[in-house]
Amino acid sequence: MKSPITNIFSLNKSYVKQFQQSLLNWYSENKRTLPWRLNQDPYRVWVSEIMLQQTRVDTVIPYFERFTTLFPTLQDLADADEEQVLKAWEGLGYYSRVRNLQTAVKEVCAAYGGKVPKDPREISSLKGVGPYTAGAVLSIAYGIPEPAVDGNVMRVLSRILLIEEDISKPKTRLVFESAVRELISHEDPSSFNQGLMELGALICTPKSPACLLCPMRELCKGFEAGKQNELPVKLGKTKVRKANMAAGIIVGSDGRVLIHKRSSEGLLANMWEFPNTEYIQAKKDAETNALAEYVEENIFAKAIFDEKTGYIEHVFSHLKWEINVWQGKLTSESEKLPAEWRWATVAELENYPFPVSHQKIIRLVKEAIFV
DNA sequence: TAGCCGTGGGC
DNA sequence: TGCCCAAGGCT
Repeated sequence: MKSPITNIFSLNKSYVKQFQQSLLNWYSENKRTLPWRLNQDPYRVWVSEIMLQQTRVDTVIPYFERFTTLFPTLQDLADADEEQVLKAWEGLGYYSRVRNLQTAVKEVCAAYGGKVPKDPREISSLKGVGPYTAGAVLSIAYGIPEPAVDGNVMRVLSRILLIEEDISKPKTRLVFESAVRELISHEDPSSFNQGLMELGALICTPKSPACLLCPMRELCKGFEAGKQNELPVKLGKTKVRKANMAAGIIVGSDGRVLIHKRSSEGLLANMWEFPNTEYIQAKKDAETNALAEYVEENIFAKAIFDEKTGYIEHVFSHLKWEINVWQGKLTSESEKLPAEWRWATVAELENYPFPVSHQKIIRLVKEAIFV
C-alpha cells in the first residue's frame, strides 16, 4: 500500500527521471545571471528570498545590490540601526519583511553563532521565514532537498501534473510540497527548485504560457489535456476598501514641516509620514476638523488648515487611500513635541524612510515651500 | 481561514 | 482605466 503522503501522485521512476533531466538541462542552459546567484552565501540567498516575496526580479535587483553593499554580512545587518535598514528598503513595500529579517538575523547571531541554521525546524522558527523561504534557503545555500513551493511552482506543477485544486487556499501548498518531494533531484536540489521557478518566470507564465518552447511539454499533463490556460485554479479574491484621508503639511515659523513616525505595528509600521487621519465624509468641514482634532490629540496644539494644496490616490493590496492634502499651521506652539513627532527641514526629509504614498506628499511640500 | 501587509509593471 | 499580477508570512 502506498503512503498517502509521499506518493499521492503515483509518479513512476522513469517519469521522475525524465522530469529531472529535462528541467535541470533547461535550467543550466537558460538560467539568468542574477546578483544573488554569484555565490551561495546563505545570508545573501536569504536576503534575496525575502526581497523577492511578491516582488519582481527587475524591481529587486537594484535594491539587492544597494542593501548588500550597505550590509555586506549577517553581522552588519544585525548591528545596523532599524531606521537605516528601513531607509534601504524604502519603496520596496511590505516593510515588516525587513524588520522581521533584522530580528531573525539578530537571533541567528545570538542563538546559532552567526550561522544560518541548516535544520528545517530551526530555520523555520526564524521571524519572517515561512515554508517557502525555509526550503529556498536550505536548498539553494546548502543543497538540502527540501521543497520551496511558491506561486511559480504551484502554477508550473498545476499544469504539468494537472492539479486542479484552488491555489488560493493555504492548505493546497501541502499538495505541491508532496509533489516536489517525489520529484526533486537529490543530486542538485538547488537547481531543481530554482529551475522550477525560472521556468515559471520565463516559459510557464501566468498568461499565454510559451508551451511550444517548453522543455517539459512532453511531460505536461495540462498541455496534453489542452488545459494549460485554465490552470492554476485560483478562486480567492479580496476587495479593496476605500478610505477618505486628510493629510496636513504643517509649516512652522522657521519653515520646517511636521512629521510623524507610525506605530510599530500594522500598516507601514515604523515608517514616517505627514500628519493624517481618516475622516467620515458626512458634514461640512469634516476633513479639516478631523485633521485639527488629530493634531491636537497628538501634540496638544491647535492647528488650522486653510488651503487645500493637492489630492493623492494610493492603492495598497487591500486598501485605497484617497488623500486630500491641506496646508496649515499651528495657532498655539506646542511646548515639547512628543516622541515620534519631529520638525524637519525639507532637506532633512531625505533622511527618513517614507512610504511611497507620503513621498507623493513630499513633492507637494516642495511646491508649497519653494513656490 | 481569510484578511492584513506595498509597490510598480503589463495589458 | 481598472484590473491582475510577482520567488509569502503573520495573525
